[in-house]
Amino acid sequence: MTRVCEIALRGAGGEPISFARTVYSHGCAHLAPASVSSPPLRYRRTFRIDGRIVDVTMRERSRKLLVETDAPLRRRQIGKLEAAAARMFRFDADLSPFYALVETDDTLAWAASGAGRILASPSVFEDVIKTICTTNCAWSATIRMTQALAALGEGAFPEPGRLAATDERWFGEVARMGYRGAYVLKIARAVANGELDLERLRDARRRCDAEVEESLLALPGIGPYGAAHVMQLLGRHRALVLDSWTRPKYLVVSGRKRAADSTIRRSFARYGAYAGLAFWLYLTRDWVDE
DNA sequence: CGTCCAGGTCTAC
DNA sequence: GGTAGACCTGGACGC
Repeated sequence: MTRVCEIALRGAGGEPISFARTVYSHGCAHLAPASVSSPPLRYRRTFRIDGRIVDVTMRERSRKLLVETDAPLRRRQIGKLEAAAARMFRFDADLSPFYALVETDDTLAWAASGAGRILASPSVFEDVIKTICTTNCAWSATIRMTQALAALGEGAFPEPGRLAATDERWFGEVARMGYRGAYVLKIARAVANGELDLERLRDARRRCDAEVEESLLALPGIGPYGAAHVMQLLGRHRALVLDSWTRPKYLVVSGRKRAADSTIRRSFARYGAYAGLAFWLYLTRDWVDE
């Protein structure tokens, strides 16, 4: 593997980013076209860059993210890879306010040393589609669907245009998406023909959470759970992702017998704009604890 | 074999 | 605005 670039593992506020404590969430890192190995921790993923399939490995060395591939890349293409890595680790986000908040916290002080990066997909489009693939089905089905999508993209996640140009029968007969197929196809077509710009949800300092949530809820197949999940990946960490995995997991971690959603929300309300992130870290601590 | 349900959402009241 | 029922699929169950 040839090193193509290295990026300091620091957030926008200069805060450290712990590669080992970068967690994935429902829809992204551990699913095709990506894989995580540990140890040593390595994150592998297949990209399509200028039409070419490129296998990439990401790992940490001396507080830097090494992005490596054997594929010969032009400078501009390396730039695209860097941009993808930046989106995945959200280097543009400043988590230092969150760290200041949990520094003295009983349950989350451990996170202040660089945890809290939730690995996103290179595109919001991919995050949205994958999130739909997590709804109302077993985890094995989610993996099957996303693997089918990656196969369609020859290893990389298919671009909107590719999905839009795919016969609707493929979604049912090959990807076995059931009723989700129509949602995915509809979103892909809207993005491909330009009437929907999901990537714009990323920048938008001017956009408030409520606006982004509204845009996400307007998408077919995205409801309260899906919107909350995608918003985490957009760095909007207030909303808690409440679903049939997080609810029972919360009971296990907290030792409670039962807890209504409102109760869970209340107990994380003290984290304010980071309540959803605090909740996710609380639930996934056993993923990163060495 | 039928029923239930899994990391929910939509539609119709 | 809140709440049933339906919804693709395919494992995990009970009978």
